[in-house]
Amino acid sequence: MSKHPGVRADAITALAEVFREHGYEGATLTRLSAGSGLGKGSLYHFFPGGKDEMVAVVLEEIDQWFTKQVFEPLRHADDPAAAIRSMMITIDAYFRSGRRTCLVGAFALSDVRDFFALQIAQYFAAWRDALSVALQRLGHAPPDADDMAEDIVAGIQGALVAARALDDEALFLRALRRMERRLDLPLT
Amino acid sequence: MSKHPGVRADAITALAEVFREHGYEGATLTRLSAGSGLGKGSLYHFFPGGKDEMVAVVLEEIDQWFTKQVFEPLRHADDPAAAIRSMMITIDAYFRSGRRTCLVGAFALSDVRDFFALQIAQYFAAWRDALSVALQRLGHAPPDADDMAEDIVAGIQGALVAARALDDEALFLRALRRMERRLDLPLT
DNA sequence: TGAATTCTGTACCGATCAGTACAATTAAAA
DNA sequence: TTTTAATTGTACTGATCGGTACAGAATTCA
Repeated sequence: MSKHPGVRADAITALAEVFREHGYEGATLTRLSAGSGLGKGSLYHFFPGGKDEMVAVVLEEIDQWFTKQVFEPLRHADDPAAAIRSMMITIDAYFRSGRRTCLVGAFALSDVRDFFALQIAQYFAAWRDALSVALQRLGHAPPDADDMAEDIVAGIQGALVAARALDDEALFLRALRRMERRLDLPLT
Repeated sequence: MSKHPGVRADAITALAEVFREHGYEGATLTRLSAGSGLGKGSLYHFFPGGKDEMVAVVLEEIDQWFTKQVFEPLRHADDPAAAIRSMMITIDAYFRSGRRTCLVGAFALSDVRDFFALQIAQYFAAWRDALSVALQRLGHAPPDADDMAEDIVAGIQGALVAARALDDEALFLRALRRMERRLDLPLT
């Protein structure tokens, strides 16, 4: 069937990086081609739907990654406090201390927000809800847990903006630590 | 000299709105023209430098507005706690409970970040520093005040992202109130 | 081997981009 | 009113946009 299985998969992560760095409109086919190492012909062979399909697949992949690496551990880990601490480390690594942006968050501020409204809302809601579950398992009442979760999910996005705005990598981890301390997690 | 003084000034605020809604690259001359009500000829008459000059002037105007309405009150108001409370109200109105985005924050996430790095960094640093001064005047030690100020400036950006992502206007004011409560401001 | 299929580079399309040129219009100044 | 300068609409430029067409190369399968 496919001549080089994995070429498409590799392309997706490369395309994701181009969308991250340049946004939806700034991610021209020239850049997508250069970033993925695939010519225009190949790009349209793997993604016949063009940019729309590429970005849809990228968002899908991001959602799957976060579900597996972040949301599910928060919901089901034996130790919710450890899961939250682990989340902070995972997030710092994923966003490279703020050098990498959140594609979903950037989309939320851009003019493609309406077009991807559903995917954007689902991503943030899933994160907030998973974190809220972990906090409830630590004994917080649901309304408090929701509030705290919302505060942290938003806070992470704000830390990304501020770290990039002030060109201060240390800011990101500092913000994560502040948020973690605010939760007053039990020692394990 | 000028036939209609104020036309240029009005155009600037209209252009700002277009940049806010569509970003730098998405703000095409067609949209800038439609948004400002000025034809292409007039636009280049008032802003010979083209888009670059338009956005520079817009950023300048935003900086002036915040300096006057937010930063200076934080630094010099008789009652710092009241100034901070007032800031929250001003910010909620300015950003229309998250329906309006922060142009500077959006730029920080976009690919024009490097181009406007200086203006972006100055805006955020000025905000953080002004807020830190107010907190220091409330008795917080400088390192603590800096930390708290950084937390809030970033938090506001995060609240903007989250409010738009979840399409939840109430979220924005809720986040502002959370942050205000966190500061434990003295009653006046 | 040969046939079928997957993959890729290139040439091309119409639309739109930012920006320029400039004549026509409008209003202020003399 | 005449002169001068500010303002505006329109037509145009070359570059680039996303997308299409398709022939040929590469690979798998029979």
